[in-house]
Amino acid sequence: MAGYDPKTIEEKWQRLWAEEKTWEVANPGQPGYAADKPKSYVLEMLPYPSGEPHVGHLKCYAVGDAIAHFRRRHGFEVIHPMGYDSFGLPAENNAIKTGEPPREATERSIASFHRQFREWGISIDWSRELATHTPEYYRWTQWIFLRLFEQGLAYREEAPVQWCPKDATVLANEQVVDGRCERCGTEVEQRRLEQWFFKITEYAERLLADFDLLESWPEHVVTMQRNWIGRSEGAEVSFRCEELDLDFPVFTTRPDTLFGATFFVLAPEHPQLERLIAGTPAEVEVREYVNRVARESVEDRGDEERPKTGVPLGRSVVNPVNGERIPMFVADYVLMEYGTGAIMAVPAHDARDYEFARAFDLPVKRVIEGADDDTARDDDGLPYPGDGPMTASGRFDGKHNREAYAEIVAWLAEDGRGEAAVNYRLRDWLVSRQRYWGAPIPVVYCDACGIVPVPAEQLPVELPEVDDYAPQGRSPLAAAEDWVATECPRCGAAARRETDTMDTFVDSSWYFIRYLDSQNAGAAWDPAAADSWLPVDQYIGGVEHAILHLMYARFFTKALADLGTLSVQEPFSNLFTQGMITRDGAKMSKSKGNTVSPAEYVERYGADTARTYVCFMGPPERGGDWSDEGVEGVNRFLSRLWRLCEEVGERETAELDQAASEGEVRELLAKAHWAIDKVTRDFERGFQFNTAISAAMELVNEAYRVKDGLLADPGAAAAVRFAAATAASLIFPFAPHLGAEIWERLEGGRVWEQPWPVADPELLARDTVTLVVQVNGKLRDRIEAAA
RNA sequence: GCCGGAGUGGCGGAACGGCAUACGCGAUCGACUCAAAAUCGAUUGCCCUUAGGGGCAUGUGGGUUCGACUCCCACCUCCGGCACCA
Repeated sequence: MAGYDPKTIEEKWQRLWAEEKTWEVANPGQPGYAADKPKSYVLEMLPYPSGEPHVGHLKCYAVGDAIAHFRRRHGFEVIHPMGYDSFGLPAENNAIKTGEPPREATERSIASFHRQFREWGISIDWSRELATHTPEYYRWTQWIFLRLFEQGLAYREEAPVQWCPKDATVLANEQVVDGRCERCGTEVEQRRLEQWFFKITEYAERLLADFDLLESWPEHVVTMQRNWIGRSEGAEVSFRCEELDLDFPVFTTRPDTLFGATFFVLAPEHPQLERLIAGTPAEVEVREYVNRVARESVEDRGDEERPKTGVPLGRSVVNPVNGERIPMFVADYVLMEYGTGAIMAVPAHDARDYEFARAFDLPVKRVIEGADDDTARDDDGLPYPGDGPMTASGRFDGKHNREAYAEIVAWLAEDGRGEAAVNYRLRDWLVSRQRYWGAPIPVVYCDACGIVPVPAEQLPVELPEVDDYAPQGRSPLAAAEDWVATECPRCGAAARRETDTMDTFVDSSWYFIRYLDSQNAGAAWDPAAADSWLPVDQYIGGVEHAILHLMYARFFTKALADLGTLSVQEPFSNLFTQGMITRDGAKMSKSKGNTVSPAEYVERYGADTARTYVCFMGPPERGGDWSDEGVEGVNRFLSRLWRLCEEVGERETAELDQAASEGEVRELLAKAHWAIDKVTRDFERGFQFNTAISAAMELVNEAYRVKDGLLADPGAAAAVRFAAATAASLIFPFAPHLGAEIWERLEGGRVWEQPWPVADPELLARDTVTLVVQVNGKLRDRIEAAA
C-alpha cells in the first residue's frame, strides 16, 4: 500500500490534459464549437513575466482555476486563457544593469511561468497563449492606437508632465504616488514635453454611469475609481480683466458664494500669466516665484500643512455678480491641471482661501449665515463651509444658499457670464514612454505632412535591436538611426519615426479580447468570437490594479465599441480581488528575504497541496500570512483522503441503497450531502473557498469516524466509498490531480466530466433541521405551521 | 479631513436572527516505537468547583426581539484608498 505520492499522480494527469487538450474550447465556426452550451469567460490578470512566479501568482491562478472548474461542472463552456504582459520597465532596467537584452530575460521568464503553470495543473486553453512583446501581438496594439488616432482619441500635445529623473521617462498621473515614481520611488519633476495622450476624459461620464452595467464588483474598487474620476458639479464663471481685455473663466462648485469673492488666484503655470505681468513692477518678483515653484517637488507642493505663499500681480478682475474689482495673485495652491487653472477666492467659505487671506491680510466677506448652533471655529466662525441663508448678496439676500445656487447660475447664463459646468479630476492618459522595451508608437513625422500614421498594411512597426538601453532623456530608439530614418507614407519624402514607445498599460488594456482569437494574423479579432465570449464573466486579480489597469481596460472597451469593433460596453462584469499573502506579517520582498517560492512547495508537497492551501488560508479576498504549518495541515488532509480511498478501494462494497439503513451509515451519507450543499453555497456566496474546503475536511473526518470496524460490512464500505468519492469530487477544483485520481479509482471515468453533485434534500434535512432545541412557544408555532 | 472595509479563543478563521467558537494551526496527555519521525486517540474560550455543576465571554454603551456575532443608534480601535481638486 503506497502512501500519497503527488508527484506520480500530478505528472499522470498533467500529461493527459496536455495530450487530450482537455481545456481547449472552440470559437464559433470552428469544429467542436459548443453552440448549445452557455458560455463563461473566466480570466485572471495576466502575469508580468519577471523572474519566477511568486505566491501571489499561485493564489490568483489557484482561485481562478477553482472558479473555472466550478463553472464547467455547472454546465458552462468555459474559456480560460493565459498570456504574458511582457513589455515593461523591469526587464529593461535589468538589461541596463546586466547587459542582457530584455527579450532574452523576458522569454526565459515566460518559459518558467509557462512550465510552472503546467506543473500547477491550471486548466488553461494553451492554444490561445499570447505575449504582448511579440510582433504578432503588438502589431494590433499599434492598430488600435491608429484607430484611436483617427477618432481624435489619441493626440499629441505639449503639456506639463510628470518626469521621473531616475527612470528618465514621463509617467502617467496614475503612476505617481505621493509625488514619487510608483516604480522606483524617486521624486518626480514637472517638465513640459510633447507627448501622446489618450483622451480618456471624454469617457469620464460613461465610466461613471456604466458602473450600473456591472454585475458584481467590490464596492471599494468602484469607489476608488469614482474618486479617481472625481466628478464635481458647479459652474464656470468668467472674471474679466478690463485693463488687458482678457476673460478668466473659473470653475467653482460654489456659485452661491460668488458675492463673497474678495481676490482671484492663478496657477503658476497659467498661460496668461506672462501677459499680465510683462512690463509691470510685479514682473521680476512673479517670475522668481514661478521659477521657485517649478523647481519644487510635486510632493512638497502638495503638502497641505505648508503655509500659503503667492505674489500679487498688481492687476485686478471684475466679479461678474457685483462689478467689484478684486486683486489678482499667483499662488501654488492653485493647480493648473484642475479646472481652468484659476480660481475665485472666497475666504469666508473656503479654508484654503481663508488661510491665504490671513497671510496676505485680504478682506473676508461673509455671504452665508451659519446655523444658530454653529460652534465658532475662530472667533467669528469662519471659514464656514456649511449651508444657511444668504447675506450681502444683493437680490439673493435671505434665500437659502442651496436655493440661490441654481438661481445665480441661471442669472449668469442669461447674459453669458457663466453657465453650469461639470469638472473631473481625471486627466487624459499620457501614453508616451521614452523607453526601449515597449510597443513603438506607429507614427512618422514628415516636414511636409506633419504627423502621419503608419498605414495598417505596414504594421507592425517592429522594435529594432539596439545595444544601449539606457535612456538619456530621449528614447533609446533614437539611436537606431537606420530605423528612425524612413519615408513619409503620404508623400514619400524623407521622414523620421516616432521614437517613444507606449506605456505597457496600453498592451494590457485589450489582451482579454485578443485571447478570443489570438492566432488571427489578419485581424485583431474576429467579431463573432468576441460576441460569443465577451464580456469576461469573472475577472480575478490583485486590488493594486483597481484604478490603473481596470479603468484603462474599461476605457478601451468603450472606445472599441464606439469604433464598431465590439458589442459590449464593459469588459469585466464580475470582478474578484484577491488579498495579498504576507510572511511574518510583512509584505514579501527579496530585500527582506521573506519570499516564498511556489516551486519549492510544489516540489515538496505537490501542486494540489500548495493550491489548496492558498485557497484555505482564509477568505480569498482577504490577505493572509503564509504558514508552513498550515501547508502541512492541508497536506495531511489530502493524505488522509488518499488513504481513505486506498482502504475502501480494497473492500467489497454493496449497493449504496442497501447500506443506507443503519444509523451511523445514514449519518455519514447525510454528512456527504451536507458537504455538497455547503461547498456549493460557499462557492455561490462569493468564492468562500476556505469554508468549502473545511466542509470537505469535515466529511473526511466523519468518514474516518465511521470507518473503523465497519469496513468489513459491504454496506458500510459502500457508504465510506461514497463519502471518499464525494470528497474527491468536491476537492477537485482545488486539488484537481488528486480529485481526478481518486474519482477514477473509485468511480471510473473523469471527474470533470461529471456534473457538480446535487445534495439530496431528504438527507440534508436530517442534519440541519434538528437544531431547534430550547424552543419557546412562538417559534414552535411557526415550525408547526410550516410543517 | 473625505470615502471604503474590519473588530469573535494562543493564531488563521466558522456561524439563512435559533446549540457561539465549525475546520485548520499551535499546545497538553496517551497509543505504536529501543528511540525519533509519520500515524492514530483524547483534551484544549475564560473563571469558580473535589465532583455534579455553576458563572462570564463575539471592541464599548444603548435599543428592537421570545431569542442578537448577526438588525438599528451612538462611540472606540485598527486597516486600506483619496486628499491644497476650487
